[in-house]
Amino acid sequence: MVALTFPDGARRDYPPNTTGLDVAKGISPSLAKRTVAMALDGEVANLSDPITRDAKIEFLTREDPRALELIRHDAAHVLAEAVQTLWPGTQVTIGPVIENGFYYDFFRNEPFTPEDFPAIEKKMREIIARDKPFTKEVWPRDQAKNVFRDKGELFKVELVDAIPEGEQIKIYKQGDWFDLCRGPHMTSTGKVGNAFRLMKVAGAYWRGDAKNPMLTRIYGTAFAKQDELDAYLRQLEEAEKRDHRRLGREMDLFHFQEEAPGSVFWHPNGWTLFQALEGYIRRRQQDFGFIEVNSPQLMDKELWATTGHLQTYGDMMFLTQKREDDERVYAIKPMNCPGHVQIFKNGLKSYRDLPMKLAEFGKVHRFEPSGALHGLLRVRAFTQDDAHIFITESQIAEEALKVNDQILSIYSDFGFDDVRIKFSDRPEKRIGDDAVWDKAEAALMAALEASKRPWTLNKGEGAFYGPKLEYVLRDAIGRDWQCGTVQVDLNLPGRLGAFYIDEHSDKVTPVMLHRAMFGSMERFTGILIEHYAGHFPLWLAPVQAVVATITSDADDYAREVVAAARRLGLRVDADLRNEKINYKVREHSLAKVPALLVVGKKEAADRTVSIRRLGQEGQHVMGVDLALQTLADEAVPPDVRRTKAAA
RNA sequence: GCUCACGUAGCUCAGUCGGUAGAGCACCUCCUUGGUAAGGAGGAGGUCGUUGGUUCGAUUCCAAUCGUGAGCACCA
Repeated sequence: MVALTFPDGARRDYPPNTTGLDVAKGISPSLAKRTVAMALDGEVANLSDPITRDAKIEFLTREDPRALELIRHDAAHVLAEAVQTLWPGTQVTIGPVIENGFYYDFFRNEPFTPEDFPAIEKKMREIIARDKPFTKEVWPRDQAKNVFRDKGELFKVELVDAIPEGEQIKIYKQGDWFDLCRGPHMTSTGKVGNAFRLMKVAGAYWRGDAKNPMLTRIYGTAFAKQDELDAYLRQLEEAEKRDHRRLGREMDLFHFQEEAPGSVFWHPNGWTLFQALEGYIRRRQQDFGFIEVNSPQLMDKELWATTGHLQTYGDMMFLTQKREDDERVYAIKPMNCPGHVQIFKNGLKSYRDLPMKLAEFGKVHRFEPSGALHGLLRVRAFTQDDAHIFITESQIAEEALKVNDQILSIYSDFGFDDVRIKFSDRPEKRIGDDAVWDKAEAALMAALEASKRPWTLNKGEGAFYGPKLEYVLRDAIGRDWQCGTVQVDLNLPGRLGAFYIDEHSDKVTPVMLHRAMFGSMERFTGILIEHYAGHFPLWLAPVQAVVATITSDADDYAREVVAAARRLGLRVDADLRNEKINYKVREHSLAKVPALLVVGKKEAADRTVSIRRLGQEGQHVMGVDLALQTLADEAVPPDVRRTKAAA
């Protein structure tokens, strides 16, 4: 007998191999009808599975949050059947559940287009309406391979081969159609319901490898209820509204154009924002003991051969052409490190000079693959808030930990508190001995452990010269972006011949830590645009306030207010145009100007302003001096505010 | 880089079954001086991404190319 414990604590014995469905039926027919799957000791399973051991049992309805994954997974199977019914000869591959839905990868000579969606969705609804039960069978390996081979499903044969010996090869049937699948599934296709939608088609390499054939992937999403699907679609629309490329245009921050793919044309507003961020980092890192330098944009490409960059990343470097009067080929720097090593090398350094922390807002160029370019978030020309810390071997863990804390402190000023850290160890393509890598990884790991932050291992993802920590933020539409990084480098300083004199007068190669906090200024700016949806805090807003007149009688007074505001360091414009105040309010609200100071005859006479804040209805009138001082106080950057508070 | 889609005025988009294009907003001029999300009238603005090909004729069809979007691959 097996003993089953129910959610209410009751416990009953059943003969072995009783199925979940039998148990449910025994309790009540309506329960059996409602139930789509069960959970045994918390693990979701087919309701038709025989129960072989004592367990806590729960019955899941469609509405159970744990059933959502099943709905989506079942929908993927229904999608696959629909596609194979409509286009026989299409091969199926895999169809997993992902964060907001599911996809299925197909192999077919004719690719699918979104125009095929209505037909596919219609067929899916038919399959769902047919409501065939999902049934599981376990096949011997040879049978599975033969059946799929006979059907021409060569990718499935490969998948069967990939299943480790000793593991069951499970087949799920829904009527005549079947698929190799780990399961579990709901009781029948009808449980998928109608709250699903195909979203987009895309290419995807078989098994995620660019050397393999490209498959056509159909993405879809599904929910238990229609209103949940609607809410999800609305959320996507909202996310689109805060897309930094759209806001960049609407707020006149920047643009791109064909002649410079992946390079930003910063407009006055955008550049103001950029500089506010640069100023912030500059102040913070000065506090942290960094000192700013600047290194050449072009250096002889031989330098990059010495570092190993040319061999490893030559394809992604921009190189100059030889000239008649100069045979040398120069590389536009893709990184700042070799430049900083040259600065370190110039003049003899003592161990007393360490740690030496050189920082640079270095503009680097990388020939990113065309398909990777994405607004400000992935560009070919970008500015790193880069720094290199030259230290002794014994200082690695201590200094890496400091940098870790500095990075996290900086993110929290922007409200990014949920930061994930990834530890990336030695990659296949690398320079340096394994013994050196052992040391570097151990020291960085020591710092990571001391930080007491959760982290994940990114196996083999380190830089070619050393292991790294990466700091990952999640943007408004759920995409992850790597921003900050700390990298331990026991290779480049030696390759470039850097050394310091230690306490015994011996020459010793320093260790170099690479660090960036924002990573790319451009990317971080893009992330912030989406993070704030364009509603920047006052210290970042390109135009902090607009003084708008109601009639031209107030023009002189408005000019006075603007001048006073500028004396307080505020970025303020006047709007004296011959337009109605309604029009001006609308325009500056759409431009996301944080504060609108409206002045008319009354305000001019009383020396007041009528303040309207972005996102708020209505306004209030206050004395001009107080109003401007309040704004000026609010516009103080967070780090400066802390310094003032401490003083 | 790969797969698919897209590229018409500054923006959002319509249109041309092949006969060199249109709307709204924005812009300019004039009228209007109006209290918190679009006052009115008029005007200007496009070699339909680029280059080839087919054709009497191409923005429209075909090809190549550049760029953009989604995803994949990549990201020192």
